[in-house]
Amino acid sequence: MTLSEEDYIKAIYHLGKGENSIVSTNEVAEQMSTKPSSVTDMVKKLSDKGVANYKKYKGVCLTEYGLKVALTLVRKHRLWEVFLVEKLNFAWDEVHEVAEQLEHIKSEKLTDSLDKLLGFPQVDPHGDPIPSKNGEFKKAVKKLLNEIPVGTSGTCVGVRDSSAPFLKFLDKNKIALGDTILVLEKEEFDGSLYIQVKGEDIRISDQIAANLYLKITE
Amino acid sequence: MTLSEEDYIKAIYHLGKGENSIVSTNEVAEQMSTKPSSVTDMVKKLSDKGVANYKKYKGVCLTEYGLKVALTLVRKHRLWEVFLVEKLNFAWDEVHEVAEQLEHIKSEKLTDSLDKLLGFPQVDPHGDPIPSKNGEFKKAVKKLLNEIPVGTSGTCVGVRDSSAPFLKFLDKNKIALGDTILVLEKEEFDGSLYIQVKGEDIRISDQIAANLYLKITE
DNA sequence: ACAAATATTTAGATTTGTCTAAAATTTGAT
DNA sequence: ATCAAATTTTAGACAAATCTAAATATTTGT
Repeated sequence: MTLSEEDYIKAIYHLGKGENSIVSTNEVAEQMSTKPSSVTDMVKKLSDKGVANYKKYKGVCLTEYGLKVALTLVRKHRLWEVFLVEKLNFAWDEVHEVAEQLEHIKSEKLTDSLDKLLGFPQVDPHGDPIPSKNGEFKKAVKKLLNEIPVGTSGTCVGVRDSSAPFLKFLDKNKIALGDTILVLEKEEFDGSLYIQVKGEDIRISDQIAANLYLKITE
Repeated sequence: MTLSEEDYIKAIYHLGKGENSIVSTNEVAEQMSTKPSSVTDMVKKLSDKGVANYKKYKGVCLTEYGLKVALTLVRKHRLWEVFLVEKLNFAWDEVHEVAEQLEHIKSEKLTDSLDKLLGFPQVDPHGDPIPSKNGEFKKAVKKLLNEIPVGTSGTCVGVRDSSAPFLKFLDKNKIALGDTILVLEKEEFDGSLYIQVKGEDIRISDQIAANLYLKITE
């Protein structure tokens, strides 16, 4: 599989929302910052290779084999992201570009050893799940913290309110993007929550919880 | 710099023995398993880009800038080799192919963080020196163990006698390729040596020492 | 010094991945 | 149901990196 082919496979996979739905030539072109005509050429080739199913004017999706290739790429990408954050102290938002390169390295042994070194992580620094060696993985959904049931945990991935006071609050309570948050208890009376962040238990109000997005794997 | 250009730069560098001597079109073609005509085309391009000096029919060498690029590639290659052996438990002889891919990853931050994670190693698993961030590094030479002065250490890189009895001896004394050996003491009477391998001090005869190659950085 | 052998370059073709411009197909609004 | 707009494909061109075969330059042996 060439570098370019792999990039197309990943684009088709991601546009298909992991459900391998059919995606259009234009969508792929948009996603990849290329031209629709280039996409047509490439999906023909991928189809010939048994990686994708393509029908003229009807769009393209991955074959079973193509899906496997895509999942391997996603697995490698996310493992490298964990490596960069955990072992090399990269920041949450610095890892993507480098992981885009690293995901193309071809060595099953490397991927699996990396997985082991990192302790077989389930999610990447963005809270997205990491496929296992045989391609299984859970879906992740993005929810507001106040919609998450007691006992489940997720990765902090964004804010709904990006005003200075709210961000300052997060900072003061040492809540940062990429942190794992566990919902310990919910107060029925006012909707406030006890949560665990970085080993510490803190209480936050419903208004706070309604403005913080977590990604959880269900 | 494209992948292909980087491969040519590395080939010119290595054929020039690190001294940046002039190398011939044919030598480069041989080294890269490609055809001389392809080399001609590429070195013209590298010359236009200010990476190499090329004179028709006279051969090619790197410019100051090209040398810098080459040293960065060598640095990355060897750091990744250390990573694979030290952190992912790859064997001595499994690392080269993967490092060939990893050396092309473009991220200064990645390279320097990796260097730090590994504790700023001086040599790779083959005993070859790792250039520092600014391109300085010592030369390595290959010598028989019995020619190495007391107090210096090197990396075990090969054997002169590859007979079963000799290899069995090495195995029994837990001496393997890639090990670091320190010469502790030399016995004048019979030329036998006290050496340190993997933290243990052992005594070996002159005949043994005369059949084991070490790489030392002087 | 010069012919033969070797090394190197040139010319032209090929493959991969891309593009533009034009043609074909599909979609959607009335 | 029709036709204009949007989407998609085709045709032809291009750049990068490679190759083969032929031409040219250099080196070597006597």
